[in-house]
Order: sequence, then structure tokens, then C-alpha cells
Amino acid sequence: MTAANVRADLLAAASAAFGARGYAAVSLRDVAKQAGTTAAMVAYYFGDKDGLFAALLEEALTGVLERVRAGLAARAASGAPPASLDVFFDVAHDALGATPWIPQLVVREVLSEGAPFRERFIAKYAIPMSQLLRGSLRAEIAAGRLRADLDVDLAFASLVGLAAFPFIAQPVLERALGARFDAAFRTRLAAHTKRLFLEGARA
Amino acid sequence: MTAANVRADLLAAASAAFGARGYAAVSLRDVAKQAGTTAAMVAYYFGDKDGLFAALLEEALTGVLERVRAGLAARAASGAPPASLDVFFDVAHDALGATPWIPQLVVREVLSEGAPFRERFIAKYAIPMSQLLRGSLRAEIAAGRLRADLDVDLAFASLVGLAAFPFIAQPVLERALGARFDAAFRTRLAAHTKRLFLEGARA
DNA sequence: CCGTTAATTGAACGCGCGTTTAAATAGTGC
DNA sequence: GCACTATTTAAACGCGCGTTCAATTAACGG
Repeated sequence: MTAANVRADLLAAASAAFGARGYAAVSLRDVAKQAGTTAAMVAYYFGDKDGLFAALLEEALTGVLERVRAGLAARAASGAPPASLDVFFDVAHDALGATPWIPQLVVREVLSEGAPFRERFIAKYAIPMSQLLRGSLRAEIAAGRLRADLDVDLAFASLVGLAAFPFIAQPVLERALGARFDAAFRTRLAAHTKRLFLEGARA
Repeated sequence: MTAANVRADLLAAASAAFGARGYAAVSLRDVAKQAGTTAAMVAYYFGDKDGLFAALLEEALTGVLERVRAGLAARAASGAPPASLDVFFDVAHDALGATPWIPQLVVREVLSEGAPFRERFIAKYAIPMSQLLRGSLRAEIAAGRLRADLDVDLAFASLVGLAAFPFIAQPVLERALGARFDAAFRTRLAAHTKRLFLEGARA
């Protein structure tokens, strides 16, 4: 076992545990045991519990914003359908397939009052993403593909909610619908969501 | 101060605190101090911390399901537009205006693995609500008001997600959009959401 | 092979948690 | 006014938490 393994194992164990049970409810002894090491290693690699969480959030979110940004830029250059919002749905679909625990984790921890990552998350991810998507929405409206009286701010909220909510509510949905969140289901979900939004907002 | 006051004050303080910071992160000493009493009173009235949470969840959710059920039955009897789904949007709008902290609380605590209220919530609220709404969706499809190829299960998820997500993400949305979640905003939001879904799913 | 640094260990620290308990007080029916 | 119960108090209990620390082992360049 090299050093990098311990660090990575801690991050993996922490992701699973925080995602499933929440930051405050998970002890570092739990995480360490799951990772096959001790709580003192968290202090060694991440400083403290907050540092561990920040590192894991950073690792999961870094790249997503940039992929959306890059995808949108590419589509803007080429113009034409599939509309620029497809980029968001596609990147969201990919990212959620890879790290489906992220929405639950963000919703539970970042939205908590006094969470140390809250301001950072808002400034670094939420606000840029909202600007990006609202810009896309306005461009689609200008291009005549979305209706002119669409409320761009609220449509942004709807966009994120439609994509993220099923993953937030996953355990309940699985039970209420008798479905498994496997790859096939997520693909079906992505297609449904995209169509619902685009037809609901079309010109 | 009568006894009922202490109990009610504890429930109110617990709602605010659990909603804002999460079950595990909130101590009974915090709640009690906010309610102007002591942690021992929680044991007296609710048995333990779980009992307090269960009572508060019960109080907030009881009635909502029945209101939806009653509204749907009334609409089914009278038939005709406004479509039966309007009942859901209207009840959701009312309930979310009265207790906007509920979605955050449910999402954070009920969805947690091992949460003692999870099974109860699923059996008592989530599954009945899903049956109710999926029934409505099928009826609307049969009536020709929603498109025949609509995925009813996923549309149920979209419905709840569209209504609940803005309240889940409220603190971030307020910052990202520069908006306040006042009554006017919630009304605007309800109208937007209803239209987006109904046009996105219409026949 | 040695000196130095990196990595890991296991025990300990103080703290705040949920809960319990025994005593004090308020309220109530007779 | 008295017996009895309901309510409230304040202190204490044990426990597990995040964190610290000195000691130990592994890794590695000269």
C-alpha cells in the first residue's frame, strides 16, 4: 500500500458514507475503518474533517462546470440544433452516472446553514453555472427555439431540479416506483427529462 | 406558560433548527435553549430525539396527502379542466408556503441510510402519493390532455422534483438569482412550474 | 548503511452529546 | 387544605466524537 492509496481510500470511503448518511452523522472512525486505516490518517492527509469533505467535493465537482462551459462554447460556434441545452443534459447525465451520490451530498451538506463549504460552493459552482445556463436559455429564446415569455431565472431552477432531483430522491423513488437506478434507467430518465423541459419551454 | 406551549415551542424550534442545519448537527440543548426550556423536556414530551423528529414530521406531513387525495376526488367528480394535476400544484404551493423547510428536512433526514423514519415515510407518504399522482397522470393521458407516450413513472418524479427542488435549493437559488423566496416569488414560481410541466407533457 | 523524512500507529485528551435521575414546583380534584 | 399527579429543574452519567501527540516503522537519497 502506497501513500496515495490511503488518501484515495479515505476519499472513497468518505464519499460513500457522507453521501449515504450525511456529514455530521458519519464519524472519522467509521470512515477510517472502512478505508482500512485510522482516524489519525485523516488529520495527516486532510488536516481535519472539514478538509476531508472539501477535498472530496472539489474532486467531484471540478471538471463538471468546465465541461459544460466547453461544450456550450463548442455548440455556440457550430450553432444549430441539437440546441445548446442538450450539452447541459448530456454532461449532467454523464456526471450523475459516474458520481450519483453527489446531488444528495451537496443538498445535505452544502445547503446547511453554517456549512463551511457553502460560500465556496455558491461562488465557485452555483453562480457560474447559473450564469452559464441562463445565458444559454436567453440565447435559445433569441434564436426562437424557446418561447419569449419564459422566465429564465425560474427555468434555470427547473433545469437543475429536473436533472438532480431523481438522484436526490433515489432511495424513495426506487421504492415507490419499483425501479433500479441502473444505466438503462438513467438513460431513459435523461431522455424523458430533456424532452419534458424542451417541449415545456419551446416557442 | 402551559404545558402545550412547551411542547409546541420545542416542535417549532426543532423544525427551524433541523431544517436549517440537519438532524445530526443539531443538539437537543440548542433546540431547548431556543424554545426557552431544557433538554430534559424533550425526553419528557417526546421520549428521545428520534421521537421529537417523528412528531414534527408527522405534524408537517399529515393532511398534505389527504388534501391532495380529497382535491383529486373532487376534481374527478366534476371532471373537466382545470386538470386534476392542478390540484397537486395548488396543494403543493400552499403547503410549501406554510412550511417551506419541509423539503430540505425530508431530503436530508428521511433519505439518509438508516434513518428511523425512512421506512415509515416511504410507506405512509411517498408510496401513496406516487400512486395518487401516477393515477392522475394516467387519467389525464386517457382523457387526451397529456401525450400518450408520456413515461408516467418518470413524470411523477419530474412533478415532485419541479415542485420541491426550488425549496430544497432555496439558499443557493437566492444567492445565484438574487431573489427572495417571498410570497410573490413563490406564486411566480408555482405558475412557471405548472405551465412548464403541463406544456412539456401535453398531448 | 546511514540520516532524514514520510507514513503510520495507538493511546490519550477534552468536550459536548443524548439520556437519566432525584428533587422541587405547579396544578388539580376532592 | 390535602393528597396526588403533572410538569420543570439542574446536575450528573457514560459514551463517542474530533483532534493531538509521542513513538514506531517504511522509504529513500547520498
